[in-house]
Amino acid sequence: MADSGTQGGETLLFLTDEQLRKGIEAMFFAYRGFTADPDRILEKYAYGRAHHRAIHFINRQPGLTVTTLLSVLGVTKQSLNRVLRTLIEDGLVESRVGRKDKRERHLFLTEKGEALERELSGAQRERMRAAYRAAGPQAVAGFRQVLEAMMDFEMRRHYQMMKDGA
Amino acid sequence: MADSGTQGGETLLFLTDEQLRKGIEAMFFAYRGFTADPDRILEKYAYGRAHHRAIHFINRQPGLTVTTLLSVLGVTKQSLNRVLRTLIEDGLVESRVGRKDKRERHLFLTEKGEALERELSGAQRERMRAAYRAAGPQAVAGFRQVLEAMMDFEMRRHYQMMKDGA
DNA sequence: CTTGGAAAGTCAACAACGCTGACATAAAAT
DNA sequence: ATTTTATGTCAGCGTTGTTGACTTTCCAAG
Repeated sequence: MADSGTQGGETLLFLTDEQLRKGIEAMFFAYRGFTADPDRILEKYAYGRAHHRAIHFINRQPGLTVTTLLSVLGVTKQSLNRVLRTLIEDGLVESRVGRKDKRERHLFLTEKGEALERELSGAQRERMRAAYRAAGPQAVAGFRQVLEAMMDFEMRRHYQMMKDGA
Repeated sequence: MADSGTQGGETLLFLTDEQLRKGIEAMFFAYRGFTADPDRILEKYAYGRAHHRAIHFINRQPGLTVTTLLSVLGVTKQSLNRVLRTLIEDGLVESRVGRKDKRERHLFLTEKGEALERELSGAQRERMRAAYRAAGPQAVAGFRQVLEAMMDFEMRRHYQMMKDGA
């Protein structure tokens, strides 16, 4: 377990513990960069990452229900509710009762919500764009392949659904 | 800004907003998987991610000072101190006064600390190994290239230092 | 040798955001 | 008619981040 490991006689150098550790640390350090820009913007509005995540996915899939959002975000309804309430109170998110099923609440961004979404995703996209550009298209393909393989089953399901349109 | 963008006449399809959005969501979903296994283990010991991070980097660079760890983790000393205190009290971490500079505290894992470190990193490595194996060596290279490019300057400095040995 | 500042530790208070448990309401489904 | 589902709300708690204030230790420069 401590060293490379072989398969069919071929040494798999990229599977050494050292390579894996580098990947683990790369994830840690990169994720901080990934959230740094939005975090700075959110401070201005006294919101946190939870607000950002809610806004992101409501924008991504307008009209999604609270339950759907809950399962995408993987948090409890109490935790999400606290965030949604402030976003609705502040006029960034609109909650509409379902036509067919009146228990459901369908979530939409208001104009104001869309404005914040653009500000947040703009900053995050800029960093991602710079990273993509620096690494090149082939690296980007690999980047996404590894990340997809790292996801839990349930999260991959959501990711795939998002990937191929709402 | 809304579509692909061109450079030198060549269309850069991997830099479309859609591609960037996929990368952003991949990071979000993958990071949850990345932390899922350690989180489950940490629950057993009533520790959190902050404890894991401290343990990881103390193991990575035995004898590092509190200040160094502080800058690697990017948190305040008060926040780190709370975590370190419990780890020291529980006998997972040893804090030794510096020989040259007696103000400095050099941090080491105890036997018990190393045992937990192995349990945590073992689980995390397993997931990373599976993802690496599924994606292949070329994808792994790209994965790391993009992540490196995504880091803040200061974090990349730490990452590079770690990369080339303590 | 005195003093300035760095390193470390501590205390208090607070905020974001996870969690559980309990409970209420409305409406769909059986 | 009853059960289940979707949602919302209240109360309380834990982890982990923050700021601010203050102390002790001790190296190093004046």
